[in-house]
Amino acid sequence: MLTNAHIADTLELVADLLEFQGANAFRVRAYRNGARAIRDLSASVAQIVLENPAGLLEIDGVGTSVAEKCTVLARTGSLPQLESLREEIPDTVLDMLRIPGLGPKKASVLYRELGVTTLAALREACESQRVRTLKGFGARTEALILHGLRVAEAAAKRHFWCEADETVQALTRHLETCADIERMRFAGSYRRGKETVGDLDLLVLSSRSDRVMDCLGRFAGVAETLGRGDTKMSVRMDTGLQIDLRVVPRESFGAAWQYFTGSKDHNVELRRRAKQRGLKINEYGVFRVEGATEHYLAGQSEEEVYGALDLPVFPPEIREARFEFRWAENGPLPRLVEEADILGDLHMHTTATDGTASLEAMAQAARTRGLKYIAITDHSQRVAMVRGLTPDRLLQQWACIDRLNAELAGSLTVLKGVECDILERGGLDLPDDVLAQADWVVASIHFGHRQPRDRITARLLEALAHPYVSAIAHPTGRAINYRDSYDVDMEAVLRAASVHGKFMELNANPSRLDLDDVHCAAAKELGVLVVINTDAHSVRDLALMRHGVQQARRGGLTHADVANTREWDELKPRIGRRR
DNA sequence: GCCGTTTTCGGCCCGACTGTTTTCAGTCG
Repeated sequence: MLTNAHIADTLELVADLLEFQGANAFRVRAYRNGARAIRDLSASVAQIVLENPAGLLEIDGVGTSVAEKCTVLARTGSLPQLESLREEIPDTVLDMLRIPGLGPKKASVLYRELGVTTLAALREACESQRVRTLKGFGARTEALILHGLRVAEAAAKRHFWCEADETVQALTRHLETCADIERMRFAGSYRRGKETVGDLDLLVLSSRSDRVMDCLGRFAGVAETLGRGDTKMSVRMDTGLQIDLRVVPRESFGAAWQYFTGSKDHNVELRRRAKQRGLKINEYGVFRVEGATEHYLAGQSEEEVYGALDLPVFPPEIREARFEFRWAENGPLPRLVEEADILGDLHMHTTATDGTASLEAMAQAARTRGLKYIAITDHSQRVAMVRGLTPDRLLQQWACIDRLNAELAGSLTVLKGVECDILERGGLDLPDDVLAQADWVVASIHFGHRQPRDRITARLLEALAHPYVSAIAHPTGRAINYRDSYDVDMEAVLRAASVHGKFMELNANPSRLDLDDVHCAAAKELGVLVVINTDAHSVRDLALMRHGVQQARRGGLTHADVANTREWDELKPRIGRRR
């Protein structure tokens, strides 16, 4: 049965192609709204189609046309409208939209006038200076596209961790039907929880590798088999994600799992330490080297491999040769933060601005998730596109929060918060007398990304020094695989956070994960508390917390390093106080 | 294409910036 996510993706693609064609903007938006409604729906659209297709019209944002498309899609698995759109426009032209500054209109001109259909062709057109001859384009645009191409081309090679995870979950279910598999484990950057994953490494223990490989070949979504030997097989999914399967003997399973988990730097350090002890470590096991002969010592499990060097089994997230070996020398490893430690979520939006759920619905969902406190942090007025809150509207919302807290009677604490913009010229987007009434203020930059380093840094330093600011949200402004962070002196920012006793956000959205792992470690070093927030724009987004926690673990953060592992009563007095 | 209603069609989050222009279209958030 077709998933809601699949149906939503299909509608999004229709919207993209229509937009590229220059279709009515509101029609395009209607498809996007429909897609979003379906993505956020808890009931299964395919199930509704099966039982009562008219029920689709009950969904807010779905009208007769989108409902019709959903029905056809759910029943036949394809959509004629999409097929005909694809005949007119090659899918690859949509890659151009990933380049910042290039929207559907300009991309369409490049396609029609120059016949550009791929990023490679676009690069060639820029380099031969043909783009600047088009009406509405110039040398600056050409240079901007060339820069954007580097980002887009790199992005094409790596997939968001959460996308890889979807494949992992589906593949796990699929392979569980294969009786010849005794054990299977995923390794590589996926296991280390990196924000993006290049390809998936899968290890399998089995005496019948041929059957395992046959089974992998039958996995839904496999586009092509890239290679197949006795112990190794590689396939590419239709999403572009490559899966490398290795069938490994029992005595090497732990060694192989360790080896293929990496990272490379971690393994280099491990082998260096082994050599000092007269040992050798590779993907087959740990060996004692005596002259020209090698004796197998261990390799069935990771415990055996690390144990042979008197090292603990490091959590995969920290195997980067940054601090884990130093930690191991100083006694038992600290326990890294876990999702269950998180008691509150201090950044989320409601229908007052660009969220899809009401204040009450967000609170209810947070309580169901077991959170003890949340902060409602809708946008401030500068973010006009989402009807950012004026002082009046913000105060009205806070009055609603007071009433809601009375109803909740302590089962959940809802904090009066705001995501206040740091303006381009410096300063905050709301007056002090308003901010003074907030329980929690996250300050963030949404405009002026391209300002020079000293300007951006000064804006952030000023915000950190402001008495009513609690934390800086998504501190570097990056969008993974899409846009680099703005140019900022993050060390100066972290030092200022330390001086003023302010928190730094780790935004858990998979496309942000900002702070990144290295900055998290730097914050910890300076004694700056990191607050992990979902920045939820819907009830469903509250579940993104796990991605933030994973990134925090990669930065080596423990319970104590993360602000919102504490009760609000304990946390509140720490804001603005030096550690 | 969806929605609300003025039950039959008009309105649909909007302000600023950029690079191209000479008054604006496209893009972004």
